[in-house]
Amino acid sequence: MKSELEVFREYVRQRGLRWTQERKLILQKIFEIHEHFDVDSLHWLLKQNGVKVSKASIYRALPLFIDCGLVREVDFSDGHWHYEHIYGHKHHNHMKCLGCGEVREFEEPILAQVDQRLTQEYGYSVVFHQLEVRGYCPACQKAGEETRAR
Amino acid sequence: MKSELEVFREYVRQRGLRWTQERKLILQKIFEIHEHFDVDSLHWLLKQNGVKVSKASIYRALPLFIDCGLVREVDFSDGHWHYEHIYGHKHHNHMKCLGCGEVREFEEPILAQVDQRLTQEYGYSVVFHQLEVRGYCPACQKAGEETRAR
DNA sequence: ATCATTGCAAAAGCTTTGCATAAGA
DNA sequence: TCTTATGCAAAGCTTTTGCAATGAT
Repeated sequence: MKSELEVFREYVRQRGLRWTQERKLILQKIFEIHEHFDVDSLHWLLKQNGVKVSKASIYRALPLFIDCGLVREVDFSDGHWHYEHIYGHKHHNHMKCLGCGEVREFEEPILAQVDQRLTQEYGYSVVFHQLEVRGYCPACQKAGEETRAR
Repeated sequence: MKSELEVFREYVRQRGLRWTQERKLILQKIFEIHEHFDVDSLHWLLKQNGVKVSKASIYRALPLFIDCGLVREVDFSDGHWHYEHIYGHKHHNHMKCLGCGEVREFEEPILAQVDQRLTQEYGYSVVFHQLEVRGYCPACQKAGEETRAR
């Protein structure tokens, strides 16, 4: 399997774009983060590592990473964008606790059937899907019950 | 079944908030729109009807409508929020064409099983979920084939 | 008479963009 | 050498907020 750097390098070449240090460093960092991130935290992390890259470059690089399937946007409904690397990972969905805000990932094989049905029933060609679940984790449910009991 | 106005009136009363003309007018308009909307278009529509309500009031009212389950946020990944009324509607998901941008709604009963599994397996209490699908509609697939053939 | 709500305008995010400089190809 | 990419700062958007005035209870 190609590494994410190779994938991007190839993408860049095919498009007549340029393989730059900045893009390499950003991409490497993204694949070191095994969580979701936003532009601000990514920029901060790079800074911590002594890597000087402007936010503007991050903002300009992300659409490219997304376009070649290395990264995807994640919607956490909090007013700005979050991202995660997806290349080499199984597809997963998010379940965010409305109490503590913790995000948990889970896999759901059944969703393949949904894609299939959309293809058969609507002639739709599915590129990707994202299932976002909101609710309460066991700890927050318990906390809620105690609060209500008072 | 209670009307959306009654639902909101009750919610407002229970919370010691106030039932105002502005909130009533905004809510009525939202339930007249049988599509997705954003703050700007909602504001514009109200204006067209000679209703003077500031955007600030819309921004302040929406979280209340969401909180009492009348409205939900929709993520179309285009940099700002979209909304739709959900009270009295079956749960549905969105499939947005990456070609023409058209949004189509569809129901997917299988997702109830997903909620169930999250409850049983993780002890999670699901409040709601949203499945967003991206791909190409039949027309855009065809257009794409023609373009590539040239 | 209270106190929440409104409208306005200013402020606050986050993201994009223009432009001169740097650096891949 | 020819362009694309970068960094900076400014501009752009959407959304939020402070405050005086208004209006609901």
